[in-house]
This record gives sequence, structure tokens and C-alpha cells, in this order.
Amino acid sequence: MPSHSTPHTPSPAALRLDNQVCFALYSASLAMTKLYKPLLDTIGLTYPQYLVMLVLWEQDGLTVSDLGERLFLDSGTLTPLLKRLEAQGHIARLRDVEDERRVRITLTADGRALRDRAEVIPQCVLQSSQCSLPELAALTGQLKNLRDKLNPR
Amino acid sequence: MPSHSTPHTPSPAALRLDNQVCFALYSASLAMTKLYKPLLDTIGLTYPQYLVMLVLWEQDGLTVSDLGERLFLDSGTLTPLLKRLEAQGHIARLRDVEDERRVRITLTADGRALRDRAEVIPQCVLQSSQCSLPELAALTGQLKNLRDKLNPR
DNA sequence: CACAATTAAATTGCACACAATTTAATTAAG
DNA sequence: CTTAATTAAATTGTGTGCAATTTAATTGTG
Repeated sequence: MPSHSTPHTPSPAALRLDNQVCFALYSASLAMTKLYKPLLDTIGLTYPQYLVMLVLWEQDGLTVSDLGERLFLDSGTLTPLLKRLEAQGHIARLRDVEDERRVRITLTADGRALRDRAEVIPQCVLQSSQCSLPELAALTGQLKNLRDKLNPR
Repeated sequence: MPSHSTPHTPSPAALRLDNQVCFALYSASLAMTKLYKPLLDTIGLTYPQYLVMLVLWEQDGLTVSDLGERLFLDSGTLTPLLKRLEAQGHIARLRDVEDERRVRITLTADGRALRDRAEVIPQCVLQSSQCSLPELAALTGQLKNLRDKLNPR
């Protein structure tokens, strides 16, 4: 009868946790979110809500689908999230007059003003990340490359 | 009055979505999870459940805290997840006799047998990732390095 | 024009993540 | 030895992610 404290056969290298890109990715992403948490608390946004605001600050008036394509999220995730942003007064959700199926998301004056308060965040993150800017820029490129290879075209 | 389709002032580079490491990480991590999904469906595990099993296949009989340290997750996440793995017959949850506060997680015969069925997964992921093994190994190292810098010591 | 097919959001249900609190067991301090 | 402090899990509540379905509007076809 095999012991419970050691496996019958040692785990093959391919199954070892520390050899998994997926886990490195997953754990680094969670760690990054935790770094943002206290900063985002000061402006009252969650991390995914912050991502939506980043998109809208770049281009206002997008549809739910547009946001979904940009962020790789679907309406099941975005609809309730956007309702919360609306309840907070940052955005407005209005049916498109051209095509009533679409919902256009526009920033309110409040949502536009929030950008000023968010501008310090990237600086703060960079500092507490203990990483150099070029280092992070290089990693960003590699990750986007990986993501584009993984996502079905 | 500012238009809704273009911001009053262009977004500063530091706030542009495509310049954020955090978003590259986040979106790559979600993409990776989606790649695993159909493979994990064949053995009836979710992605975080798979991670727990990877740890247990390496070292059986860990406590909930041990698993949490290894995976960077807390009991609020792990307790319900472990209950589901128990319900599926893959693990047993037993209070430690030495210290009744601790709960030891041990693999059942079923849970140990599942490893054989999981062994093909890394191969499948590698192939559908469109990436080379050295490429992924290098990225894994960088991500672990970043994670360790981000996580409070 | 009628009506099937398609599309965009919303809804429902399940499984994480995590902060905050609670419960129960162990350890530390007087 | 008693009790306060600490520790380990569990619980509660909120907010994602996502599959699957539903609802409503638009497009395509004959």
C-alpha cells in the first residue's frame, strides 16, 4: 500500500508545478492584481473595472462588443461590471439608435475626471514592482505575442 | 462641451491599455486558461483544481495552508475547491491528529490514478500553443522572477 | 413581404479569488 | 493553571469569468 506522504512514482517533469508556464502566468497575474488593489481602492475601482476605464479613456462611445474584443471578455462578464460602473456614475449605457441591439458605453463628466486621479497609478506600480521599465516593456511584448498565439483567430 | 467619441485630451502613454504589463499578463493568463479548458474537461477538472492536483501528485498529505503557500491562494478559495475535489472522489480531507486546527489533504486511489490521464495534457498544450519549448521555459523563468518580486516576502 | 438565420446583450448558473469575520484549537504569559 | 493571544480553516459577501440559454433586433432569402 503506497504511503500518503510520497507518491507511488515521482511526478514526471512535465507535470511538475514549477515547470508550468500556465502557473507562472496565473500566479504572476494574481500577484499583479494584488499590487494594484490598494491603489485602485483609492479611486474605488476593481481591477477589471480599471481596464474598462482605460479603454474608454482612449476611445469613448464603444459598444459592449467593442469592449469585449479589446479586453477579451464577453457580455456575461461585462454587462454586470458595466452596470456597476454606471451605478457609480462613471459611465452611461444607452441603446444605439442605429441598431437597438447594441449598447453604447459613454463616459460621464465624472468618468472623464477620474482619469486625472488614475494617472499616478502606473508610476506607483512601476516603483513597487522592483522592476526596470525596459524589463517590463520587454515582458509585455512577449506576453502579447503569447496571448495572440493562444487566442483563436 | 467635449465629444463622446474622442476624449478631451488624448490618454497619456502610461495609461494606454497596450502599454500595461498588467493587462498583457491578465489577458495572456485568461487565454492560457481557455486553452486548457477542453483538455481539462476530459478529466473533469477546472483549472485551479488541476493546479491543486499537480501539487498533490508531487507531495501528498499537505495541509490547506501548505497548498495555499504553494499556489498563492487562501482558505477562502481552497476550502470550497477542495470540497469539490473530495466530492469527486479525488482527495480526502482529514483533521490532523497532532493539531486539530489543520486539515490534511491526501489523494485517494482515484486521485492518484488521475495522474496517468493528465500526463498527456502538457504535450497537448505545448502543441496548440504554437510556441517552442525553450521559448516557454524562458518566459516561465521571467514570470516566476516577476511574481517573486511582486509578492510580499 | 414573410420568415428563417444571425447578431448583440442580458440572464442564469457555477466556480473561482479575496477581504473580512467567525469558529475552534493551540500556544504564550502571568 | 488560567486566560489572553495566536493560528488554521471555514464562512460570508462581493465581484469577476465563462458556458449556455434567452430575448430582442436586424439581416438575408425566396
